[in-house]
Amino acid sequence: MADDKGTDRRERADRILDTAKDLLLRWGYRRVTIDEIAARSGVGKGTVYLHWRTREQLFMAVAAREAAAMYGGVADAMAADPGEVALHRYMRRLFVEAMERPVLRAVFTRDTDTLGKLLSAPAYRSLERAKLVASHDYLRLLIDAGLLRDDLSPADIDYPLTTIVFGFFAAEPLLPPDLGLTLHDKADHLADALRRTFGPAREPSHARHAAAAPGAVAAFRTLADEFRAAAYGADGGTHE
Amino acid sequence: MADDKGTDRRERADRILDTAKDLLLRWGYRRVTIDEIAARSGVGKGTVYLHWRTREQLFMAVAAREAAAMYGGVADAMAADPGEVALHRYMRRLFVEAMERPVLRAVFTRDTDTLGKLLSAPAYRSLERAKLVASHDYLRLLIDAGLLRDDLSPADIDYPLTTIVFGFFAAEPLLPPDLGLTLHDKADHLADALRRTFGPAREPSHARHAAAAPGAVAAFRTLADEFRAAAYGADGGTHE
DNA sequence: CGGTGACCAGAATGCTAATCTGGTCACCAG
DNA sequence: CTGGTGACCAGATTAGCATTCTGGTCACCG
Repeated sequence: MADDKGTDRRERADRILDTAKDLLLRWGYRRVTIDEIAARSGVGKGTVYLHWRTREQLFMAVAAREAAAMYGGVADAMAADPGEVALHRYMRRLFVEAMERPVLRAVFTRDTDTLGKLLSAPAYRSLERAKLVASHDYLRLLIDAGLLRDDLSPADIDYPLTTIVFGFFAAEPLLPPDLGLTLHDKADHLADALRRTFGPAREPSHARHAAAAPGAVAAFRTLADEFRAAAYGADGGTHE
Repeated sequence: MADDKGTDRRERADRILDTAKDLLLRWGYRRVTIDEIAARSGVGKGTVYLHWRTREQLFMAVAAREAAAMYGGVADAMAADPGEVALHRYMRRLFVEAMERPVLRAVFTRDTDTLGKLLSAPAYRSLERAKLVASHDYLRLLIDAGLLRDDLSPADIDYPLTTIVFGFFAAEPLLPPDLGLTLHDKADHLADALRRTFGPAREPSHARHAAAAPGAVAAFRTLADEFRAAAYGADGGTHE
């Protein structure tokens, strides 16, 4: 039946992506060849191109799959604890989870050493910037639920929020090695800054979080699905 | 008299630095040769080496002179309006002034295109990181004057402050060209984030600012002098 | 008909010769 | 005597070319 074939395809795609991810982290984008990925995945080179149109899109898919997993985790966390929908809690989690996943850490810290020219690829920008803050829908949701300062629109928040979060990622490779802060310490500083900068004057009630949670969970599940869709299938990457 | 000789030396140094700055901005660090700087400054190549030990230190001096001017301006502004000593006001000014000075903008945005390998020079790191936040003295001063949240020590502030400010600079080259924000809009966002994150719960009185102003002015004048000292003279750059 | 791998053009790399440039220092002008 | 100079040199950088490598294709196969 059709399901079997789809499952086979999916498993094969995962096997190839696993290989690509492994080699990417070990040798860096520049040194990894399609030939080696195909060989180690036990498929012919042409098969790789049955899944993704170009080498670039294959590696974008590696990142997209990681992102899908991360946003899935975010949605789960929000479903389990509505307090997680708060902007500073969400970004704290995003920061920690992204930093703990080698591929995403490379993406967010702009690690040219392992990502090479992939960073300047056209499709890449959309992945990083457009999705970092999740959708404007989420921000709108927070505002409507009274979980943010009420004097700001999503458009007003976008620049400073993106910039501050970006700073925490981008600073990472430049930090002195002897800085005595754990990842969680840094995440706490980030959360603190975001809560004070964008949060409402008073700590919202549990009920407000609970009311906003379903919508937020749905938004992030959708986002995760979009990344998953981008990761698999010859329909390919974000665009083009 | 000795003054005349010193003045001559200083004027010549300035002429060379002007030329170096001009060529740096026009062609980038890599393409500018000492020969051309000397020729355009109307001096022999050896003369350049009477002022600075290496090519690298010459260009560090270009940046240091700009930094000295900027911090001098900061001190003047604080002297003229004590409200400027507030952390968010100071950083707002730093951001705007640095972005408006091409050399400093290149330094702070890590513009590899014009600065080349100067960015990875050993002496460079000290210039950027150690001085971005000015000295811990300034932060201590603010805390003692009640101009910051009182639950933080300078050490606690250092990481998040540096990281947030850094983010605003580092994001600059990555911003979409059609972002409809002026430099002052961005500076306002930065100031807002810093005031909310690090500022005291209530807006401090004018008197508090006035009390802190003299010390802050002195601190920044000292800092400016240090940069000026590093810029001129064969005693050379920051160290070594 | 999904999958393969030989094949090709263009990109990347290695290599050598030729050029350029940071830094020195013997010499000079005032 | 002293501050200044520019010819000079070693090592770095670049140019030009030959060779290898690799992304992507497609005729063929099981």
